[in-house]
Amino acid sequence: MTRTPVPGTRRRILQTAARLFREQGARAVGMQQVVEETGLGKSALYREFTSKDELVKAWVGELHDHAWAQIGSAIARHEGDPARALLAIVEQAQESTQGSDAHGCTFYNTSAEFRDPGHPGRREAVAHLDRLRELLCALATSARATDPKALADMLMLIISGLYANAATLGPSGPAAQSIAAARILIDQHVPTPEGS
Amino acid sequence: MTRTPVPGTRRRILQTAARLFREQGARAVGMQQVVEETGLGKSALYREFTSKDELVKAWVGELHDHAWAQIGSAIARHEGDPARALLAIVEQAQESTQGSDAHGCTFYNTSAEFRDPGHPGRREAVAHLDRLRELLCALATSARATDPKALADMLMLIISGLYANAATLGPSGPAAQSIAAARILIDQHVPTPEGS
DNA sequence: CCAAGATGGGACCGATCGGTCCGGACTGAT
DNA sequence: ATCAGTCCGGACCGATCGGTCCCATCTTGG
Repeated sequence: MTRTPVPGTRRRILQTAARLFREQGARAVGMQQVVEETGLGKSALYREFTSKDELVKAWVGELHDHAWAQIGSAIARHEGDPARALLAIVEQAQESTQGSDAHGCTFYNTSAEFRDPGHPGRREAVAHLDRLRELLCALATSARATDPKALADMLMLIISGLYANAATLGPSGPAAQSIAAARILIDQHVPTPEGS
Repeated sequence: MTRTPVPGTRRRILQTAARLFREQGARAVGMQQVVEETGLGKSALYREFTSKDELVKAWVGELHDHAWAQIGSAIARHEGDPARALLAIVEQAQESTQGSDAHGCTFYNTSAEFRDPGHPGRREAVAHLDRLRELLCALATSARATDPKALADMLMLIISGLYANAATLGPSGPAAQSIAAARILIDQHVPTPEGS
């Protein structure tokens, strides 16, 4: 090696791509646009990511890491109170839609934009949703919910619906009722109501 | 006029476009593909619809009419029992995702694919969701719900979440809990529980 | 039976798509 | 100072995008 590999390149690409994909949708953004906004050349981009599909996958994967960390800290804030932790996850999701960048849930959006089940980005997105579902189920079990799986799935509905409605009808639309709805569903399943 | 305008042309285009858009997503389908599948020429297509955006709008509009009719008949089946009608709407939504063509809610998908607020198709989709929200609110009011708007919005969350999860994790995933969740939320808001 | 003219199929347009490749610039060793 | 090695920007590729236009075809009024 005779030249510095510029390690920040990959990160810069991902950050730029993340912004464009989030704002306009992955399908609407061309690689040319990513190249122009990063100021790099196409060869640099295609050395880091072999194809656009892989770039989308990396983007979704990074968003998963980010979301997972936020969920983890939300849970940690209510250690020993899994029912409260479940609510905290919904609260955290709602907060993330309050900004003006309410473009919906990336994981569901990506699934909507790329229907091919084999698409790397879609697989990554579905994997995230599956892990979230399992996490909710584990928390519901810890909370001694009467039917943990049912409670977890109901909260999945609320969270998905929250993002979808925030993106279409605005954060102050139906999305604003997500926490209240989650509380009702949690209380209904957990023997000792803690939501009130 | 010296030649029959062939009134079936518009319908044929819409049917073909509807199938392609539903299966692959509106953004992934090119006008060339629509032309090839209809067997018509491009000029015919562009005489009926001035642009792809308008075709998407017409598609969404027709889907609105279809959905609205189905919702109407679901309500009619429970006339005089608005609380039951609310549940019937969710039931009807769930049934529509049972087929193998679970590609999510067209109205939300269209919003996800076309982020520009001025896009005709997106406007149509948002308008549908708004009307649905108002209808749910009216039914909730008739059912003497303690907080009709809140109940309507919670059901919006359930319905949206139902479609999103059916599309990503399958109809037997979290989507399967949508009716049970709706029942809980309705019972919680309606003085005389009728869901049990 | 013919002229008028709307209609439909598809060639064609510039722009952009995802992806490849090459020439020049910069680096580190000699 | 020179040279070899590596990496970068951007020109370039065929395909396809949404959209326009031309011409053969067919129908209908006279």
